[in-house]
Amino acid sequence: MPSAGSEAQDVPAADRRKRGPRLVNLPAVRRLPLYLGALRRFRADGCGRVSTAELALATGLSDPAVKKDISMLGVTGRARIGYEVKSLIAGIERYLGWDRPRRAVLAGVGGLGTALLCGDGFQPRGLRILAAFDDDPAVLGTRVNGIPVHGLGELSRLAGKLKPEVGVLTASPSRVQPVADLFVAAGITRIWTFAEQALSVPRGVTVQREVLSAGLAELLVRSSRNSGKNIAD
Amino acid sequence: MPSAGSEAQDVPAADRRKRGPRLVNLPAVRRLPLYLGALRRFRADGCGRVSTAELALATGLSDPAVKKDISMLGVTGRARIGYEVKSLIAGIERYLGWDRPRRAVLAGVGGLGTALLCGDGFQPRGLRILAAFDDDPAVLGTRVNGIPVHGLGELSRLAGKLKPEVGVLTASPSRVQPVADLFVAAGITRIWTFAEQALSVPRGVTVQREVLSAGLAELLVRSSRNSGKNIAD
DNA sequence: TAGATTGTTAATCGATTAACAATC
DNA sequence: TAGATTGTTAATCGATTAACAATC
Repeated sequence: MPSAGSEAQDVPAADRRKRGPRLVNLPAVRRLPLYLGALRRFRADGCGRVSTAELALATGLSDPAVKKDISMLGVTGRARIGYEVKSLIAGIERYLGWDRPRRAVLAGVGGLGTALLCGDGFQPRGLRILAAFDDDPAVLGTRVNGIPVHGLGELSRLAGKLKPEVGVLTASPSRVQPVADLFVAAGITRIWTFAEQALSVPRGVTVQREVLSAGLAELLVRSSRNSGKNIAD
Repeated sequence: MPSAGSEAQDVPAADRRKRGPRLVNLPAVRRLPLYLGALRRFRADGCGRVSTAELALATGLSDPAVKKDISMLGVTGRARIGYEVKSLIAGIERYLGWDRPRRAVLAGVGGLGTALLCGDGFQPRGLRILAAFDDDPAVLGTRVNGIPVHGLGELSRLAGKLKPEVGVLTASPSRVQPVADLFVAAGITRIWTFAEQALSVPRGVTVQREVLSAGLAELLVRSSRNSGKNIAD
């Protein structure tokens, strides 16, 4: 199992204070894709309007949470009527910048990297993958879902042409830091990494860690809280 | 791209109140795998002791956070000396229940499911995958990393023998709810799902959603907060 | 109108951070 | 001892929830 999940690489407290108070509610941002998924399904079903109560039901979230989250989008609804599905979709896509997908590359065309490339889920989620990189002769020179796989050594050369903003890092543990360094050298300023380990990157590069094992830890702890001694009441 | 990431399926507010105040710090639980990964690397390097400052550096977290998180494990260190790497590893594994891996099955042997099965990361993270399930003739009857792939129709029959506690759900969107129903019918009480959509399950079944696109949303919002108008000071 | 839904404001709750006393 | 590190307690911070006024 690759070690991925979902922790922002730590921003030390001191740095955050320098930037002043937090401007965005990140847990709310993380919920937006859930709304978006539900809304796209509503739209596919020919449903033109939704209430916050319906969205809460569809996403498994609470009604007040839905209201609060929508309020940050600047999309307005109408009392007694609800929201236009189309406006909400547009509002979320705009807020996340998913309406204008960013140029991206992926490094590490193993099992996870291949699975991500094949899913066709990047484009509707804000990323346009222009190329993949891996030195493994099994994939080097091939195409995965139409995306060419180059050697890692070609990254810096191709970066001049591709101008990627985002790097998806699905390399194996030992190559994670070297690949991160290649990303930085290629001018990439946003790294989405599926490795457990922390990355060392210069200031100005944003790292998002996807730590799958964190979800596994949470699942086991949440479930044993119930089966344990403290049954409700 | 499969739609995975990391949201606990919502526990409605009312239900949570019935259970009284929250007993565990879930964000802290989610950080434990990061410590564990760093500690295992320390151990592999022959390092017998660590301080919280070293752990903070290795994981990219803050020193007070490390102290607070360790305090919930019941592992004690020694002033001026630090903690024994071995004790911390044992403490985290015990806290998470990863020292006694749970019987599990996986349904949906597509790109993501295969990647998870091949990684050999389940066992050291609390899960023992006994079997996989998928109706796709391309994988049905084969073995992935030594794990047999059965038809979904055999799940309930095999469950009597395998007695799985945990179900990993990597099926494609349209099969997610049906597979969840099969899991529940098979007596599975903990579901780790990689689908964006909410699952409908009876009370007593714990669902952990891994929503990868949430991480993507967070990455883009966090990074544009810096490149936008509000540059620090 | 009456009633349902939006959308905001205030209250609660929980996590993180900072500070510091205890310990080796 | 002096100094560094643990480990806890208090203060701060931020997110969630609840309540309700505004609106259609």
